[in-house]
Amino acid sequence: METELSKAARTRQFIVEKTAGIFNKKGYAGTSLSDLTEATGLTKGSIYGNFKNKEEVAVAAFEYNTAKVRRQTRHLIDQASTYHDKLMVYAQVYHRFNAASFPEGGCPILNTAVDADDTNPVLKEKAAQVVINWKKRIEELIDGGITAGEFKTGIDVAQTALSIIALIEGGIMIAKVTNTPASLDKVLKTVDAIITRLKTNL
Amino acid sequence: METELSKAARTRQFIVEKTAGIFNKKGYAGTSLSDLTEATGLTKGSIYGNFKNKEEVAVAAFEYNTAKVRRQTRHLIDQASTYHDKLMVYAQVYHRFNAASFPEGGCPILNTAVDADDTNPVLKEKAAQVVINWKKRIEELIDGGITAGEFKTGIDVAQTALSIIALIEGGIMIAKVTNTPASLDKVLKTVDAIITRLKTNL
DNA sequence: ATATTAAAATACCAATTGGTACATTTGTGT
DNA sequence: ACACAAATGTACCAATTGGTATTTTAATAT
Repeated sequence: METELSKAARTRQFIVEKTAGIFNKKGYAGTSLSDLTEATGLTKGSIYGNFKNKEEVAVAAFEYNTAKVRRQTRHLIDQASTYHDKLMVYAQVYHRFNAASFPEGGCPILNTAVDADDTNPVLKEKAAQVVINWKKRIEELIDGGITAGEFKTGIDVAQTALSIIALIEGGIMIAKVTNTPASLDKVLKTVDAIITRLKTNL
Repeated sequence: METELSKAARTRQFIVEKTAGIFNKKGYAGTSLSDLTEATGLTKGSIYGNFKNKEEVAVAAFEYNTAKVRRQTRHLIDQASTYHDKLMVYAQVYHRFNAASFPEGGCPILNTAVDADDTNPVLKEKAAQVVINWKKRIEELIDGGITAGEFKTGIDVAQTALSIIALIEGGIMIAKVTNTPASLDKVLKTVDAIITRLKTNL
């Protein structure tokens, strides 16, 4: 029989929820199965009944973490009226990356990209896809702003999109490692300046 | 007797040279003692005769990796005549971060900061200090440019320094995870634009 | 050449790793 | 209430983990 969510699916969800923060903080190699059993109160048998192996849990955890950020972002972008404000949502979302709505351990894209790029092809590819999609969404917003007449023409759209992402991710890295949230604020002011400059001819 | 470099010091150096790339690629938790013995051809006994524990090797490896980048950077900055060119050295050094002169596994600051910030306070602090010093050096160059009349006044020096670092590190992350070196090139063009804009009043 | 010291290898340790076969419990449709 | 399937727990596995005490080897000063 098909209920709202099968027991198995609910346990899967439960495991992911409880361990997503651990993978995000400790990385793939740094997270052990005992971390997972400890966090969930379940046994290895139960976890391996719902997931093929540790990697599959890590992938699900990454998807859970990124979905969390994406959900908020999408909602705020829909609410914003100008393309300037829509683009600035990214700065705002990551600005409060210590909030409860943000994944424990910081930006999952940054963490997973750096953690996996030389060690785990599956996770690397997942992180790469999220970056590529993020870039695409920014480019669409810039193009939208150009079409709407809000932004000037002749913008290097790809360069702008990549630079916004780089500033946000680099800023998070700096702020976290030096324990200075203000550093991220300063970097996000540059994001604002870049977006604002899309309007003028300076 | 005191020779050029004691046997112990040479072995220490040898171990660090052979393992620096491994720590940079796999991270602290992901690098095992057998990785170290395999890479050096030495035994655990020998490694633990020269280092207190795994952490001490990792710290030495991080310092080795960052010194490598710092050496080149300093040299190129000394050669550059204008402050614009001096600042652009950072973009150039990290531009060719696939070169033999660059640490295996990418930027050690980014890797160690993200790897250690939730797991290893000693490595985290080391990475933080490198970021703080880097920021300081950029700020000094901007201040120098202002004093020399090359740059305008009224610049938010800290914001500019942090943004340059964030762009470079974020750009490296994007380029590596998506396998597109061109992405870093585009981001570095924004670094160039930021530095160039320090001169004009636009 | 020899005594002494420094360095490296050997052989071991308990604990933990990721993973699995199988038994047991829990949920569910009839 | 009962049968069946799904989910979870138990008990185990070989391999590896970081680390150390002790022996062996290599270097060095006299």
